[in-house]
Amino acid sequence: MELPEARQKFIEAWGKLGSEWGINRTMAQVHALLLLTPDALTTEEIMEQLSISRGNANMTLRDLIGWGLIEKQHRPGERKEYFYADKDVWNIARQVAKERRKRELDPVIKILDELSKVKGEAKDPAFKTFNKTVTDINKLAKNVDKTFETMIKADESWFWGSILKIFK
Amino acid sequence: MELPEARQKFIEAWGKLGSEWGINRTMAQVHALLLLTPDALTTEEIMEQLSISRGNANMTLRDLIGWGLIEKQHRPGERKEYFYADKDVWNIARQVAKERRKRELDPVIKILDELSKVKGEAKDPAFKTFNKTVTDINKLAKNVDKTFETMIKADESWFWGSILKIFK
DNA sequence: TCGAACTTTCAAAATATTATGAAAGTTTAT
DNA sequence: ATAAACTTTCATAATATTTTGAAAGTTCGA
Repeated sequence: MELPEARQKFIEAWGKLGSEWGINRTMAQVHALLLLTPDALTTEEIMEQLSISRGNANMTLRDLIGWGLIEKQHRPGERKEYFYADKDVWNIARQVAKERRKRELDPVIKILDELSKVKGEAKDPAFKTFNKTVTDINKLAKNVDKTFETMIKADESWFWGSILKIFK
Repeated sequence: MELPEARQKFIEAWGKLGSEWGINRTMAQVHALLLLTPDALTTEEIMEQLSISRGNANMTLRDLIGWGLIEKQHRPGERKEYFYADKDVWNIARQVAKERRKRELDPVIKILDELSKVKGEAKDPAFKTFNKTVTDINKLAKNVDKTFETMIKADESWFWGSILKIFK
């Protein structure tokens, strides 16, 4: 396989994975493109390489910045904005964990905490089941939360070292 | 908060979380409803409680069975099928991990393995970047894969014991 | 073998998400 | 202050996903 075809495949695969995990396809593809590009690209170049519209490119780039996955760069004497993706996979994973925790996990934990407090008739099977389910899921969610927390705080060496040993 | 309202909230929250994680909202809601219900429910009851159509209920229930999250039950002397959800949160998490690994992670790893083999000009920055990105993501993906593998094989006590200690 | 009870299918409709591109907005050099 | 260079917005269009419900299919008891 030649490099251009391989690049294309990577962009497609990353896009598909993204869309399966709740990240929109184009966003994942733009990210993939930037991950494969040594230097920074302009909006124009991204639009052209992925055949997407200006508006879409703009929105997507803004979102990626919001996720902390890419950054704007400026070049002296130029008006254009350049976009550059951090190539450190561990940073990427950590960044995604951080954002998803904030956006999705935290709100759910808040609701589960509330629901854990609901009182009811101890003999009522409906209440007993409600209580068991909510309590157990709450525990699980808090563990996932702790895991994210640890990941977010940890540095790279921790990850490539300790995780590897634990799950060998 | 009273039980019926709390149940409703739980179903909504579970549905929202599901849709954020690539599981369709109705499927997550049906699952939530069954998680809150001590005994098994019929298609009819599910349709009514969630105000969804017969076709939708049927498809969703089939999918949930495919995910290994619920099971059909039959009662002696009755034609109707009843649906029952496993209430063990650890089983649920494990089952989801198993399915997503099979459906999403495995195919990506296959592609990454292929892309890792692509040869190129060692001096070419485009190739160097391609190579670093693909190799690193491949390593990460394989770690995630191993983690899933461990999770899937492990028993409940491992999870509630050892994971908790690691990420304290 | 019939028909009632129940389940499954699937084309069409409804909804939700994503993309477009022209127009408006902003910034900077002169 | 102006205009060129560039970025952002957003109503509309295109696409994708989900839901509906009536019709077809299946199963079982009599």
